[in-house]
Amino acid sequence: MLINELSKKSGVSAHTIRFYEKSGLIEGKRDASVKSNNYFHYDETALEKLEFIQDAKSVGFTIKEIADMIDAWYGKKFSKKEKLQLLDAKLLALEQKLKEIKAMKKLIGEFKDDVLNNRC
Amino acid sequence: MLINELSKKSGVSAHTIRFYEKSGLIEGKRDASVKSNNYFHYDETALEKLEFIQDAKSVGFTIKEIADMIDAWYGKKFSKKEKLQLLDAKLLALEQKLKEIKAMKKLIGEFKDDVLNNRC
DNA sequence: AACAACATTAGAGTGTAGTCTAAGGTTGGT
DNA sequence: ACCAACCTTAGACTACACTCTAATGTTGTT
Repeated sequence: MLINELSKKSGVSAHTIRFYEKSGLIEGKRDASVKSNNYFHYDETALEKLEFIQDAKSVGFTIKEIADMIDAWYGKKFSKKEKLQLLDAKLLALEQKLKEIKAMKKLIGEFKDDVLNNRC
Repeated sequence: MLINELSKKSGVSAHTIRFYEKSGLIEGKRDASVKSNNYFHYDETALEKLEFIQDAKSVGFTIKEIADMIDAWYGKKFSKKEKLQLLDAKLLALEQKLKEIKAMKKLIGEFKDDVLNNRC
């Protein structure tokens, strides 16, 4: 599919898709068989990646981190051992985030108590 | 205490403390009794706020959101009802983040399986 | 009085992650 | 052939959250 279709399917603007392409997150192919233009073609993998990118961004991963995770999944840049190390590190980071969020929930709950009891 | 002491106690640079002050997150007092200079004096509340800011930033809240939460706790900008509404909204946002992070953990776990079983 | 070590401000610069514009090339329908 | 509706690039612009610089003032010790 071309960039506009990918944009519609993913909910990510064409501008941003191009930005992700330049950043190495996704990769379109220029199909020599269709030839004569230099339009990028994207497959289902690109769509999967865009969906992953949106989820990963919303939990706070940076573009660089997301690029590494995508490489750990689809890429040949890392060895099997490196891939597992990277993914384990991300799992650990998420575990940490989970703890921080739970602590913050507790804290805001205490704020609420203070407000309810006019202690502030 | 002066800004340098606050910086050391909080682990936040003096530059960043000033940035937070301009952004309305914390507030120093210019003590007319000590007079003749215009140094800002900070109390324990400022330190508490800086600690809260660091925690809140790490769970992904923006400066603006943090400023509102601080106002909901310390400030007089909001009514009691507004304060509770704001804090409840933040609790909801955290609940949502928890779900997203759990889903992301699951997804990365699946990535790992794929890598372990050479399915990628 | 001189010096280091603090303090202040305005404003410039940085990195991240987009977001947009301009100038052009391609495709498909009439 | 023409037009709308696509596609491409380089590069400018934006918002956020710092981070730093320069110029200047204050305080405390020798």
